[in-house]
Amino acid sequence: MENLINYLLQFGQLNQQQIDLIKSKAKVIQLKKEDYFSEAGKIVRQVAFVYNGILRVCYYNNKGEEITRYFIEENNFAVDLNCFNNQIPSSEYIQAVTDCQLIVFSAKDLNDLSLTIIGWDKVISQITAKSLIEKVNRISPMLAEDAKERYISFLDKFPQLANRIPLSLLASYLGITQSSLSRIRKNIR
Amino acid sequence: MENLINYLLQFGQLNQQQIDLIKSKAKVIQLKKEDYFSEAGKIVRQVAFVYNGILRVCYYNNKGEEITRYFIEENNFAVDLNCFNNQIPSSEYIQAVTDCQLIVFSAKDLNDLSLTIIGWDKVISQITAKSLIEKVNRISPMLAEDAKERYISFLDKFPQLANRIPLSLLASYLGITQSSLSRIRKNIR
DNA sequence: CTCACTTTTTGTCATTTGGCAAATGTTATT
DNA sequence: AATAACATTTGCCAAATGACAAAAAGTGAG
Repeated sequence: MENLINYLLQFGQLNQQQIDLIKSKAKVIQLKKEDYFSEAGKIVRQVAFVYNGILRVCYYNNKGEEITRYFIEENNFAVDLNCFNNQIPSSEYIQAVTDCQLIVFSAKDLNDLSLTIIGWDKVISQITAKSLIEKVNRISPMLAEDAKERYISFLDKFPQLANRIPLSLLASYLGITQSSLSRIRKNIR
Repeated sequence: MENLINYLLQFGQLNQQQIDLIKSKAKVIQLKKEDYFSEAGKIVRQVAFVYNGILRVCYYNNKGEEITRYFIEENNFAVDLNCFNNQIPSSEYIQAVTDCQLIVFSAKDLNDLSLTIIGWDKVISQITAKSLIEKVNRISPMLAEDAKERYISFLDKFPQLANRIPLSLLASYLGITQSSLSRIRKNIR
């Protein structure tokens, strides 16, 4: 819970009372590897902070291939791309890549918090913006890189992730085939 | 100005008085093709709504290549990736791809608006989120596509843009070389 | 219209990556 | 330990893309 509070404190002050209130709303849930946190077609009613483990956000493209859009690692919020308007069903899946422990808030509790804690909305909107900006910053440079560079950059930025993520998922994230990634790994050593 | 107001009304109600206030703060500026709206290393003090023309957001990667991150077309806000925290210098350039007319607000005026118009902050944060989500949604599928598919998808989504953007910039956005894009164009006809 | 300049197209060849299938390695279960 | 199910590596070849350079087309100034 400590990590979550520290994360929130980046975005503004919180007094002890507010922290306790936030903690009281938080629920910890466990996901087994490959369990879904949320599914395409359903309306997302929860927000998750990854306490430990790795999530991935994925979808099916028009060729029916399953594409990993990005990973969400420890100490980050899983921001669904529809989060800003949770009336409409999500178009993506959020799935556990490894066993995970998530700290979860329901939409209702989040709303209660926004009524009680002054500036909470601002915190939420900053978290949303930060998460989205990170996604853009991660994905965008990859387009100008070839397969090997993408993998090396990934290793560079997320050294602790590469060996916890199955090859097939990492390849799909990097936009290359499994076999190519396997060969790239071989060449690098 | 009409377009801007309609854009804003997507995100919440505004009465006539508020609309007039917003209009009074707005300044229209003209950019010539290749002029910069903002530059890397400088702190961005303005927000722009593209009334007509096309902007592009670009940066230099570690190989010194100039990369076009994305285009901003008519009736969209130019959201700098640092916008949520305009204390720090931007790491990217915003440049006119064509001659442009922009509707511009200064940071100070935006702040004044937020003090006067209830819910203005929420509008801004929704605009930010929407813009960022669009960027992710545009860029992310490209990773799973080959060069030809990227170009076709681009044509498909932005039929009115392709012939207004120089080949070299479009190629850099799509993550391919000029010559490849030129050949792809040839093969499609 | 012509010249200088920029942008786009094209040619040639080397390199990268994908597609497919088989082989090998890993893990969990009994 | 044996088996099955799944993940990763490898081989082979074809297709896609990049690198570089030259030609062609387009653009604007005088």
